[in-house]
Amino acid sequence: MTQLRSDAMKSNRPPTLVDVARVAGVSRATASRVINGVESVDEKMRSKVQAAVQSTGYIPNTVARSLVTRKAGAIALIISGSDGSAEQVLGDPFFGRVTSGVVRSLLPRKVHPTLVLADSDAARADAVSYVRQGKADGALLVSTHSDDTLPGLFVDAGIPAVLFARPGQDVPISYVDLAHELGASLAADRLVSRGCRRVVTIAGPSDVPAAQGRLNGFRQAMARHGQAYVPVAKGNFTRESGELAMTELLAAHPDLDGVFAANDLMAAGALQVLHDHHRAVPTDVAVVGFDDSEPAHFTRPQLTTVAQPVEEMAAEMARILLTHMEDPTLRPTSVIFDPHLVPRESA
Amino acid sequence: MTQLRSDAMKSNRPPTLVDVARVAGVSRATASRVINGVESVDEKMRSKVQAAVQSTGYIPNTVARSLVTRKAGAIALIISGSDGSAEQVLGDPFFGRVTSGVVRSLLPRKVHPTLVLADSDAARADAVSYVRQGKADGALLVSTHSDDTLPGLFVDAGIPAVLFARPGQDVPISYVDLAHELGASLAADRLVSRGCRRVVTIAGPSDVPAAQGRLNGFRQAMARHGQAYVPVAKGNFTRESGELAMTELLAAHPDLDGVFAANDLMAAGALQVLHDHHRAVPTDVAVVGFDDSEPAHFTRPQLTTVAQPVEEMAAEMARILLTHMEDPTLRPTSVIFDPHLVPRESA
DNA sequence: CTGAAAGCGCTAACAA
DNA sequence: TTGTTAGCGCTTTCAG
Repeated sequence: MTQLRSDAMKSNRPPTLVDVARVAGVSRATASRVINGVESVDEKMRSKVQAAVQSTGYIPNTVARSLVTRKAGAIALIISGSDGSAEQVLGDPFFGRVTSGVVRSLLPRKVHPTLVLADSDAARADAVSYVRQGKADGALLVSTHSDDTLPGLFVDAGIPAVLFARPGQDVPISYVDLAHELGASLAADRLVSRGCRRVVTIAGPSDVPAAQGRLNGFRQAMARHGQAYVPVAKGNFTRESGELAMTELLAAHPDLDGVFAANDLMAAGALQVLHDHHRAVPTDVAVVGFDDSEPAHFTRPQLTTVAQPVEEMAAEMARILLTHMEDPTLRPTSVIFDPHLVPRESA
Repeated sequence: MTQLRSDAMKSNRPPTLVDVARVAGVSRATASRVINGVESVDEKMRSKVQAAVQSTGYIPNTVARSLVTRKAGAIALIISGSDGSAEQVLGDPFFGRVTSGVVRSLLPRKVHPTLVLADSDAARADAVSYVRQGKADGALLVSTHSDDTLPGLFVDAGIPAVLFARPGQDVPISYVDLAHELGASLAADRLVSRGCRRVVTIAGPSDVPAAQGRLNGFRQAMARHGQAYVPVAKGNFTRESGELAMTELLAAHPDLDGVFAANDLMAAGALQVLHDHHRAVPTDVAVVGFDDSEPAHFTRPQLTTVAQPVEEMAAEMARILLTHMEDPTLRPTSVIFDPHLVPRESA
């Protein structure tokens, strides 16, 4: 290497703190203080340093900073799920909304989320070690299935983490979630107020807490309305499973006049089957979905559904993580959001 | 999985290379060599070090490593667009597919993309400085509008970057893209082979290169088929604009029998309007969309459309970036992918 | 093939 | 308030 003693032009290497200090005629420490906004610096030196920063085009090397502060100034956004499911999750607009909320909430702090997939045991181990390596100070966890081991791994490792949705297992960890029961009761109220008397429901997988909550909430609300028994068919949140479930329910209960599906995709499938069976929606049968996702806009008739404030939930999740990163002694918290009904055509 | 910490009484701090070296009875240098897979290490020392890594539970501190190697081992996935548009982009499943492809392609190398939004001038500056700080070795750029300044900024800064879609401005930068003209000609062929003789098209914004390509390609293909003139209405890729455009075209050309829309959303809008005007699809009017996005599945009739291999394109984009990061002297390359027709019901 | 030593760029005691 | 002095944990010449 050539010697870069002369400060006339050292264009090759990006300027470092020593360059700034030398140009400003102060010590590295003082330069550092100014750059980090430490109050107790003389105003004259401060402006000299700031000028030097300008003239040198100095950009702090966050890697070096991280090494000593032991803070990465970064967080991981982890998508967890069963083997190979991450692709599916990413393709779901729902995840995009989560990301959007997270990013928006992080923006003012200038921290950016790093996407880590954890849809296999190897990937899960990788995710944990990713954080352990010091590449992130905390983790945001979006997982699909309830027997996910990741929350436990993070708790054990003492890494700040917040979940989107209540953990399936009993783990002391912070999370945001939706009042699924309340959402389901909104759907029930709607159906009943339309005059539906023989209502059925298409539930999600019973190992998914959200699906559980929606089913329970719906049953309880219908019971309050006087319908003690609600026939259930189980789906797995796909459109096809919704079609299957609807077909089944129609066969067993030909006189049904209302359907609550635990998500929009299944509701869309139900709509299709009802159409094929020449049941007019909403006059013969009313249908309510859940999530207010894309498909809800594209069904005919358009789907009445229960919406969750995904972006706000995600933003809150990020906010919680930030506070827990600042003060790791904080106890786990949870914030539950209220859903609301989006009345469209199907009910 | 339950790995107890070794008896050696080092504090609660995670083990470092010196710990490994001490346990293995070698120097830090040798330990480092083994950990980094340097060949020229005696087999005996190698295994001693490996054993020490096991027993200490050592995890390399990538931050320290980065400081000396000057490589972050990370890349940024930058979403650029007009002010505030990033939210929209993230909500689009299309972006999820891009992410999915990127992540999948990066997985074997254990690098994870960091999401950076650049939907304002401030955010764009932030994005550049993010990379300059050394937090990422390169950037993947997904931008919506063609007059994006970000590609230029990266080129000027000498930062390896690859775009999804050809740059709107003339910038020497690598990119992946779709053969939009070819895709449009696929649509034209389909329409013509169905017997359509009076074909119209709903184009996208003329400042978007992809929209340009689709329009040009469609015109040329129709010309080859003998229809010299193709009436055009311009939309902005939204469903509403598709409805507007279709209404307009229907008024001006009541006898039209085929429509090519530059994306699915506009095609869905067109379908709606045709339905309202009691034109049967595909018997009276055939409709072809573009993108094979979610909505294409939910229209009735289901939309015949042109699909692009988004995940593969994204994966290739990541691959290109990786090679350019390894060898920064490489010239910009581009890879153009072929679309294919997805025949469904509407044409 | 191995080890000693010199930093990478920065912050944080501790003095002055 | 400022400067001096140590490192953070790791890689990498350079001798041996």
